[in-house]
Amino acid sequence: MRITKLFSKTRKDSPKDETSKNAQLLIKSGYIHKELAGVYTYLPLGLRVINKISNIIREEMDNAGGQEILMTVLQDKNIWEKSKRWDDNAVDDWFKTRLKNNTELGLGFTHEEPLVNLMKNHISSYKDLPIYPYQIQTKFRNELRAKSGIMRGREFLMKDMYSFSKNKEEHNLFYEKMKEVYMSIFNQLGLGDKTYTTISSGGSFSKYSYEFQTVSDAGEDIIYIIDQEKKLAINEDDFNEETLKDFGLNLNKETLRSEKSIEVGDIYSLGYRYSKALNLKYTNEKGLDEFVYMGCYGIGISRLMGAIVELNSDDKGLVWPREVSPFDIHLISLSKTEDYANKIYDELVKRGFSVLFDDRQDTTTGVKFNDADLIGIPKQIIIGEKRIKNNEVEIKDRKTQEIKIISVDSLYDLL
RNA sequence: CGGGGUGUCGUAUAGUGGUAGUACGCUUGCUUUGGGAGCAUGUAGUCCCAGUUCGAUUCUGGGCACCCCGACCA
Repeated sequence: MRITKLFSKTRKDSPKDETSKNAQLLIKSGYIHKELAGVYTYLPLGLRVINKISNIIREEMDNAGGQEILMTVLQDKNIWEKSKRWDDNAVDDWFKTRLKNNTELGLGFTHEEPLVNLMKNHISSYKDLPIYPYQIQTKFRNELRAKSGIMRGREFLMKDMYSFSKNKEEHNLFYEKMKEVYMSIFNQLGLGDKTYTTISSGGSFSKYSYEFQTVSDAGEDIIYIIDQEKKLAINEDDFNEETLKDFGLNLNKETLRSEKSIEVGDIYSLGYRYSKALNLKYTNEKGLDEFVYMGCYGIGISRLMGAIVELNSDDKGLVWPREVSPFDIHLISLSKTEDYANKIYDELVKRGFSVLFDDRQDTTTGVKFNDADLIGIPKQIIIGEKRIKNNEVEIKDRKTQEIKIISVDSLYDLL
């Protein structure tokens, strides 16, 4: 992608109506646009990051046996009435709308009920189980107050997987496996060191659930870190004698500490709550009907992007981990190097690298360097007049600002 | 949802009951080009509706939007 063709622009000033670091930096550098409070558009650079994160999650879900689907945003009131969740007293942050004929509809804030209803068409025998459908989709939640930039929006991108198992034992095996799958995802996203598997209440479904909490001052939750090695924590709300006893945990008062954190994912055992409400049954080996045992597994993709920004930036701008960077390389052509830079750009693209190419010839060096640091792609290749005459280029590491001078020939091998 | 605050070119801001200014951006031209370069040139704005007034961007009322604190956050 050539910067002269990229429609998004960087700014010198941060927007006055954002206080969160993630929104300030992402708007300043042209990754997102604020449409309304808590509602953001993803511009070309931002969408590339979203897609990188989505693909890492998608691969892990597929490896764990997931099958990707895409459900509807518009939802049928009748299905939700069966589980008693349509009532505003049950769910108060739901956007609802109407058909022309006045029929009420919901805008998807989660998808247990419609999916269970759908699965009645596909689950009838024990041979059909277990199954793990998931989707990556925009969710809508009518938050009373949007805040924290893209980390708490009224409209956000989420991966939600649902497990359908024959019984609790089969469910538990998968549930335990998902804890590891989730940590693997956060490791790949560069958040592994700061992310804790966190014991939390299970809502109305089970006594406990697990959240995945990434330590950051930008977070809205507080966790107590129980075991640094095992990356285990307990949510402040559930930090008590009973929880410790239930999990057989002994407190080490010397290492115990509390931290602010961002909830980047959660997994719940739903049990029979929805299969009973909507009558989702299968026939077992003995020919008898049984209810399906369920779980659900969420990750906020847009929130993850915000969390990654909160943890990876400096006074010059964004510093993307390689795995989620919108491009592999930021190629900068300084003055009078257009021909050389064009050749190198073509060669890099031919070799399969994704490259953001600053091909502006009417822009001063300082602007290009500052924009590159602001945009935050991990590797910068700088083509300068003096160096290129010696057949050399510079490779700069965005994070360390360290510059290496190498020959053009060795460039492709080094990368 | 309770409390507080703010709305001025694309962005960040100043100011005023009587011609709305600055910086950045953008246009055009020239000079520049290794850390947001210089000179010149042009461009563009008072959130919406109503009221008071000879005259409202300014005052009053209503609306809408945005921000902050709290509550809420299957």
